[in-house]
Amino acid sequence: MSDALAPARLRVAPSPTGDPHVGTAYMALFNLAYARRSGGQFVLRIEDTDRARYTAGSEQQIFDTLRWLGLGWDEGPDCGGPYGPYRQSERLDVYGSFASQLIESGHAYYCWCTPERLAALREAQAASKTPLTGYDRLCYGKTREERAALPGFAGQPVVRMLIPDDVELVFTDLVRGPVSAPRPDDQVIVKADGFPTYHLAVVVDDHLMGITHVVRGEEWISSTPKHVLLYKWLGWEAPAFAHLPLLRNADRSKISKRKNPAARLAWFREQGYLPEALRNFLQLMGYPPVSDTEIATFDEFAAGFDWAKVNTVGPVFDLAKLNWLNGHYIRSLSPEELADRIEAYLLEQGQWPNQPSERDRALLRGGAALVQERLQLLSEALPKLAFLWAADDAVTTAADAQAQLGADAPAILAAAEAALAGLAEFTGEAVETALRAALVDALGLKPRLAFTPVRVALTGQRVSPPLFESMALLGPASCQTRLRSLRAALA
RNA sequence: GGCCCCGUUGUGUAGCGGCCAAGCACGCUGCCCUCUCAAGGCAGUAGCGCGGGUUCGAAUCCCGUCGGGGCUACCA
Repeated sequence: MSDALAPARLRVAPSPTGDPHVGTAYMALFNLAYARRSGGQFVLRIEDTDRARYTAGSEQQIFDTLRWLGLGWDEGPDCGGPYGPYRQSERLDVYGSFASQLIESGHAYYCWCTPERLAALREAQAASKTPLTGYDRLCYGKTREERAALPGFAGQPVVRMLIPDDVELVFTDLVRGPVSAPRPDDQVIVKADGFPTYHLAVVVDDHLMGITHVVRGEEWISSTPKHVLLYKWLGWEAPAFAHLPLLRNADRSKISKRKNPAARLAWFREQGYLPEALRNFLQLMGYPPVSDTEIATFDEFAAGFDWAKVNTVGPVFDLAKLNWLNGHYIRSLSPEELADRIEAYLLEQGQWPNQPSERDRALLRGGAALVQERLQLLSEALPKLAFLWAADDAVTTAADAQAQLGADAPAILAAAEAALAGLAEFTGEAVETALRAALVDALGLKPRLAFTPVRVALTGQRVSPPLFESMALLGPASCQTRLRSLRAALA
């Protein structure tokens, strides 16, 4: 796999239209993988040609979420590069000159039809079940004056491509081989507001930025003939195309924020997923595992990356495996690193004091180690450790925990109090030794029966992190108070 | 409706004409371990959409059919 590939230039080109989409990260991952595999560059370009859908702040979110995932770029709007600007709204004059060139060469023409006329046209075509739909070229070959005499005339024209009858519909796709696409309509390439549409802008930018591989979602297959045509008309060599499968909702529709909260990239961070787990999971979508365990770093993924291995079937985005992966990555952290991650997460979510006390930090560090193999998400840590911060007189016994208590509970609690009273050192090990001697050996109880009342007294819960270590964190005074108060409550 | 893409267990995938009476991972079920819960170990569960071909032989090739998806914007 060390064969020399020509250094490739790839890009991801999201639109700043709301919360960044998980599909953007998916595309970025594969683009970046090939850029690294070939020793080339990865470019981030912001496609903000739609003023109506533009969302302030979205661009920054794109930067933040992609960086969080570890999918950094070599050139982009924030870090610059030799092919800037990397924001399409700052490149309007560039597109304008190429549009003019296309009009002069006869490949494009002005169209003054109003949106109303076009809508009516589409409606009529749909009703008549005509196989050939599309723009009727009313404006083609007419001067502004000639067209103005006809109905449905708009003052500001758009520019349309003049799709020839012999337009090439087949192109070669790195993932799928030869692909045939639908015949294009006379696509608008410059809107009435002077902004280019996606089709003109991508082609111009990809060429000017030296992009060698256009890697995007499957939904663009049907537009590719337009792009190929544009390259041809402009006298440019077309890049290689690779169309990745689309991530799906459980019902197999294209993944959407409406049907799937996970379509929002920021959601994963909010839920307490680790970026390395999400990244690993995305590597498994539509691509065979790099190792037997399916655990792989990005470098391992990129090292053997091959377009031919990409699947053509859209994978359902199912969180069950991601949850397992997240648990795996959590377990693989050092306890200190895990504590840091949990603290950073809690801080981000506003669930942690900006100036935590020494005790807060000690409890979190100690507690993190105890729940490490019990977590799937960072967000689960605090709930599992909440009893550590509870006031001793405010430990409430949950109903299901209460139900675990038998008639001998008070006696067990009393014996535990006595056993702990004389402990020289209050470590998990010492506590366990003392409790086993007093409850299991002396009272002849089965361990699970012996320790249940103690667990309930200390945590108020039926399920808790390891009991003895939890007690050590809590300290002797808290333990005694909690044991005593449950015993009192049972009397 | 039209055009295009796709179809292996619940999910993600391996498989590219014989090594497949279909493997792996997650999930699920059970057992073991065990202070609870996890983690870990072991076992089990379930699939080539359907129908025709081609071939000595098909999950793998071809056709049809059914099913899913995408596009069909002065959105990307």
